[in-house]
Amino acid sequence: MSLSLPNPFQSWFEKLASRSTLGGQEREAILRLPGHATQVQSNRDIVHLGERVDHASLVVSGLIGRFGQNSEGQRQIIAVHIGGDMADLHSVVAPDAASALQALSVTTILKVPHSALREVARRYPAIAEAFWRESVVDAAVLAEWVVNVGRRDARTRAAHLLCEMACRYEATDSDLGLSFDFPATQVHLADMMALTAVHVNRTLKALRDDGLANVRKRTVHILDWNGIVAAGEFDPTYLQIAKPANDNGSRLEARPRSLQVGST
Amino acid sequence: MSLSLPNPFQSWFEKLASRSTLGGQEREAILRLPGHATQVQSNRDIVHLGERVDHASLVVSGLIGRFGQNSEGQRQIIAVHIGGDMADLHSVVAPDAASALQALSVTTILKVPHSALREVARRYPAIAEAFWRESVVDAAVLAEWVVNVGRRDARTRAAHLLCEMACRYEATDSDLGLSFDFPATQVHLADMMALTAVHVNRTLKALRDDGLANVRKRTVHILDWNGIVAAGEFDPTYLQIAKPANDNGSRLEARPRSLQVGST
DNA sequence: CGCAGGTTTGAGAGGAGTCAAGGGTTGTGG
DNA sequence: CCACAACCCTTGACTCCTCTCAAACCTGCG
Repeated sequence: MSLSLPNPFQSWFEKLASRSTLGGQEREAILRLPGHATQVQSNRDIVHLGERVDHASLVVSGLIGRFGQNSEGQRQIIAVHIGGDMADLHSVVAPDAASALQALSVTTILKVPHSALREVARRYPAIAEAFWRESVVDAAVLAEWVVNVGRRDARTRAAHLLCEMACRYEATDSDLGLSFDFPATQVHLADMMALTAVHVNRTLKALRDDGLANVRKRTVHILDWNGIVAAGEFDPTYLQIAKPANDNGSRLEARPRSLQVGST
Repeated sequence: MSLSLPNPFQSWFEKLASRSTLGGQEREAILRLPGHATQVQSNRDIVHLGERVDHASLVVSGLIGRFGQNSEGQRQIIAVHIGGDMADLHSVVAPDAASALQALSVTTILKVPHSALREVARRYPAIAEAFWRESVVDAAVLAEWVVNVGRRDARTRAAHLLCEMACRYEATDSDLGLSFDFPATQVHLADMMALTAVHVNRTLKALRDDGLANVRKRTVHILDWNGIVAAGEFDPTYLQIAKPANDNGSRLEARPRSLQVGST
């Protein structure tokens, strides 16, 4: 499993360590985890609905989505995962997949055996707690998605999603705050926002015409960070992204930070 | 903390043990947890938004909801918890409340110190894993709510919610499968389903007129279990409710069970 | 070159929201 | 024991946001 990319366990560890206190031993244990690299094509299942898995999937590059669906086959993306995310850490304690995991673009994942994850969790209680905490943060994101889908109109919903993704990409690389590759089609976006693809298209056009964000060719350019934060009623605290210690910010002033949305 | 009700830790333990393997020692540890009983009136916060808590809330009786909101103050109930649920076990690893917890009716809770929960989790790895698993099941319910709110129309949404609550109440008491006290107002239901109270009213009337369920005076009577399961596209597997060992069922044939919704 | 998948735009339909008013229930206090 | 108030439920009429259906138009690739 030699990869040209930096060790994906490294970026995963950094995310864990940003929320939990992990020492050198824990770090070594995470970095030495085994993993089997696999490439998956767009719209291919990584985990089928109902499948029992014995490994979790660490995203190396690309984008994957977790899908639920109603019985008419209408799909709903419940969560998305970008590079550095362990997409289904929860499968360690709930191996029967209640929803499908699918690549939204060509994606490279690292399959990490549950046995190895369970092993490090057992040996290092701090890791066990960190894993639990990651599941809790994932749940907080889910909760925000319930609000997003339930109580915001299409424009606000789209703006909120773009803000969330901007913050998440920036957390992995501070250059990516305002411009990032987000390889989801408008159909995928529709499934994330619980809209139709047609309406997604109109909504993105509106955001573009208003000079807030340009979403084209699977790349997102945030044009007006403060504007889109306001349009999306976005408050990033739920993401639990720690600010970097040296908060010199990214190159642009408009970098996502723990700004408080005017809670009028 | 002497209560006339059966030890609420007992029913919580049973829920934990139905999903995780816990032995006699773990059982004793859970049953001996400390707790401070409190009664809360309707529409009163149990945990305020942003508050840092040092205890989790075990519901003894009543109904509580977790609230998110958009910046216009429109509220969205993200999750509800009934007797026997630990409403915010996740706060043990994420003590800064990202959403408010509020009583939907007069409710009795038991405040359980994080320190005590952390203690038993540290001493008994099986309990630590069980706690993690509970958080994961809560997340699975959240995921289903995303689908419910995002991809189902009002009627289906209402039917699905009633099915979920029927299953959850029945899991605590097998008599409660088809008729249970659900002390939420139509405004609360609206906040759960991301509808307006007016539309909730019309939707419940439709379910009543169709002979599926009667929701009146904060009591739910399921009139046609198979019918409402179909109307709600309901598949209970996400709830991870284990079937009782002696599956003699409840008194009525229409008892909720792991029936598969016709997935046409 | 032609196809498949993705994006864009238009026109009409419909489900849920909004606004408004009235009726029912419960609890409290005179 | 009645009266009132607060809260909740119910219904109607109209509006509007999003969906549906449809048709082009890109664009990358075999």
